[in-house]
Amino acid sequence: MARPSCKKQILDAAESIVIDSGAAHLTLDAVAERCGISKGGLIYHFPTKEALLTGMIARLEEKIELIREGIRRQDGDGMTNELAVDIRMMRELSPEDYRLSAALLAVIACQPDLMNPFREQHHKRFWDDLISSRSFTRSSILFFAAMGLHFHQLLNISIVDNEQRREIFDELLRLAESKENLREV
Amino acid sequence: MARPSCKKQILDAAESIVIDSGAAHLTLDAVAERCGISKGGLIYHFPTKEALLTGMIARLEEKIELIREGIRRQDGDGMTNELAVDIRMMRELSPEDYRLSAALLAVIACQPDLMNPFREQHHKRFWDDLISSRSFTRSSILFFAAMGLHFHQLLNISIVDNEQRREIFDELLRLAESKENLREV
DNA sequence: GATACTATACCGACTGGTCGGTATATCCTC
DNA sequence: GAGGATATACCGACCAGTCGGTATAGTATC
Repeated sequence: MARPSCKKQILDAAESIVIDSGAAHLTLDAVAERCGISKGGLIYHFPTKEALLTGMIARLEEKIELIREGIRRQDGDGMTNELAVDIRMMRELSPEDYRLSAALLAVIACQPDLMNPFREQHHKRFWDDLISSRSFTRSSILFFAAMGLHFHQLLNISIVDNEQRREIFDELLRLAESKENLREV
Repeated sequence: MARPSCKKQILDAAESIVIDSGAAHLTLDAVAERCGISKGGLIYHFPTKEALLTGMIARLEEKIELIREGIRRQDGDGMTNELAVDIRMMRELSPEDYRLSAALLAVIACQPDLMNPFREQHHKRFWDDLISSRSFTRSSILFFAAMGLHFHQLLNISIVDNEQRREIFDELLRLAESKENLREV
């Protein structure tokens, strides 16, 4: 009874628990029940809760990388504007896929030290993308605005509807892509 | 043996647990131990865990209101630019007081429905402050940039140091306060 | 019969919460 | 001002249930 999609379903269940009930209710029993599997079956795929958490983070990172690559391919490979790629990635990630980021909430709530590798990579990318740019401060503003919008939705304190979010992301992208405008912000 | 600061100490302990170990480790036993009180004593002040969580949120809201009022008073009461007040408030809130926002993480992780009143108020203020402005999209960008920066620190994925954060907040404030620039961003 | 997977039963630690009791300070009465 | 009543603040043992994790017996497929 090989079910290759089983891990996917488990991770889906874990995410939806985090989104719906909060990371404190992310328990092995709850995950098993939500995806109609026994606890033993769950443990077979993820031997520990830590494994489940790292699995959630890994999937988020995979998805992020996938989206980024898609954007780069679609862009052709002119001189890439990594800030613009970041912003488009976050636009893609919401609202359909923002649940993936529940992984962050889960890890931060259950085992914050698991964030370290993620943070380091995040840090490195941010540095590569922004610190080198002539207009660090203003690029940062665009970056954090996209992040802020994304987190708002993730933390379920979103105050803008889909249309407005789209509008804001589009404007962010426009600003990130036009170097002229950026300098004059 | 009246100790009026006892509730404060309990809330401090709760926050530091959330920051240090994650919201999943925010247990009544842990809080009691961290602030050197018995579990019974803790329960005396906060009869349920829900009461503790709402107490954390309430303190956050109080602090926010306090800072906002301070800013408004200091500003004189010319026509207030609420967006600028928001941004200055978040600048004040970090890095010294950002731990207060751990209340958000705790509630979102443990009992997300307790966020509803907070979200509504947040929503209302955002609407009052920004939706009416002629440049909604660009004001939103500044607002979410400040939020994004704040959440980054709260979620402990901060990628900028204090000096850079200051720099970014200052620039945000400058943009929020100069209406000319805002329109031309 | 090896591999991949599932179900069930169980364990000890920990969870939120209750409960009976203690110590101190304040107030009222005579 | 002695004696009692009341309220506040706190303690720590205890309870029923949940937690992550283990152990084991079983099933389906190759």
